[in-house]
Amino acid sequence: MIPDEDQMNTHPHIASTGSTRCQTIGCALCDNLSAKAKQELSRIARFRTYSAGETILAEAGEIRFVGSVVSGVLRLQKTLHDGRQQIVGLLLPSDMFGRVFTHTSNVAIEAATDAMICCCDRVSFERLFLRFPELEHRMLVAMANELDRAQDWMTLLATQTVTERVATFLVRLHRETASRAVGARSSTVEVPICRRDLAAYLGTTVESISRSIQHTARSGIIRVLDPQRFEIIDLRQLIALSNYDQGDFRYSPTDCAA
Amino acid sequence: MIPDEDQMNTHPHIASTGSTRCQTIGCALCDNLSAKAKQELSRIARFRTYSAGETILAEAGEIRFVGSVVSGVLRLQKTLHDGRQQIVGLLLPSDMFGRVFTHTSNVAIEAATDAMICCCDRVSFERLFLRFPELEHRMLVAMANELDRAQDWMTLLATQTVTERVATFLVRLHRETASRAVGARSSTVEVPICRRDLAAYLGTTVESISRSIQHTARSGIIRVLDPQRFEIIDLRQLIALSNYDQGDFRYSPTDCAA
DNA sequence: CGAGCAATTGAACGCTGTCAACCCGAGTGG
DNA sequence: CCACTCGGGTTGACAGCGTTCAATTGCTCG
Repeated sequence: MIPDEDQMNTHPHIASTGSTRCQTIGCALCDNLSAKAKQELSRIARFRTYSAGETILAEAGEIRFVGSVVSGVLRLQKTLHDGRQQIVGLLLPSDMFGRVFTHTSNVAIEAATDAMICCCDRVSFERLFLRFPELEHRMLVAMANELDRAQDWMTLLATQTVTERVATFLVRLHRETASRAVGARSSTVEVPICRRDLAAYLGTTVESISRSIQHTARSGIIRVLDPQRFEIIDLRQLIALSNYDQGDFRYSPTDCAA
Repeated sequence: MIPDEDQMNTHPHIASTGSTRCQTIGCALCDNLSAKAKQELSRIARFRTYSAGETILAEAGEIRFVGSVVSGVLRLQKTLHDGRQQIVGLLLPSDMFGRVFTHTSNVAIEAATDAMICCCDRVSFERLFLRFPELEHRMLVAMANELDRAQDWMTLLATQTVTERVATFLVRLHRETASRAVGARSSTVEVPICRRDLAAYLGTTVESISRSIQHTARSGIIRVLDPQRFEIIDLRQLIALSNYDQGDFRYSPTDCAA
């Protein structure tokens, strides 16, 4: 009944952990579907766990499954032939990943932290499209959002300085976490990835990242609690420093865009 | 019968030019569909012409139609608040553009050269999805390809030098044109955009572009016929100079990847 | 305690952006 | 026919940001 169960167990680690039924709780893949579609999907969807650094899907590898992030952070990355790596996307909980109607991938998907995902066999998922067009529709919308993010990030990489990129990253991370953890409204942000990944994401080096952070801290805009956690002392100034999103105060309590 | 005809005529220039039925010739929007779908689509699709510099769709503007490029080049661009512009995509003939299920756009679409497009009203197009799922399927695939290109270009912008970016651009343009004009197999490439757009696309300045081109020319790898046209003297070296696609000899006659 | 890794800091070099001048072809008008 | 203007492209000088290389610190883990 369960399709391709062992085919999906590419990692010994995963196989030993085993997989459990997706309970459709906090799972973007399954949430907000019609009852019938949700039922069908949860029949083929499984939770899987990965430890930091594990490869979920290799670059140029076969795309066996699609899914969404339940907890942790995944990185979409490309490796150049000289060994340098560029992260083209970070996937936080509720983000979807994978491709449909494509056999091979152009990016590697790896666990940037210990992570849990909810996934299902790609071909089985595609077959559901015939009976539940809403699923394909959802994939289309997810792809469109991903494209928007990619084009936006591309612009950031091409036009902003390293300090501006760091500031933009912190602002967005703050918004992201603030919007998910309702009511928390903390002025601290926790960067869920190491400096090396951050550098690969921001298109620079760990040294430049470090210098930018320390410089911003010396300016009194942020405070470094530990290498992964920052207190945002002056969000307004941080946004100004980012020089990018400044008109964009969606999550600010003061001026809410109409 | 024709939906929203006058609503689509936002440009006086276009209105005066008028629109003609799409004949489904050399039109990615209409080609390769079932006869019935093609017939339905061609009923609502129209050719439109734009002169260089005209705006087809404003950034943050309402998305009234979707379509594909028939001739000429369109640029997808974002404008920063300080006036700088970044081109996040170039659309050549047969490329599709536009979004479905989204009211506003995050990029501006402008004619980089005189251009002809084949387009149709977005909402009418979406309505066809119900009867012809293959259309939505096609949009999904197009979106996925666009995302791949965006992630690839992002990597290029973040990791390569200006000279490498220029070389990569020339190599790809050469492949692109060589694969479309079957049999021509010319060693000359014609850059269809001005230096200003090229700089905005490659994430640099016109001065750096010029220096890179002249340097590559002095190395004997290319020859500048005129500012828009180049002769590729040594494709192998140009690919090596690009430092990016070198394993990727899809269009080379010598070693064809399996 | 030592090994190893992540992060930071320092110094020097180099790519590239900025500013400026110049070239050149296309219009334009006398 | 020539002078002028204008825009696109090229070239030069220079400064600055960021990479590279190197050293140091602090932490974890065996």
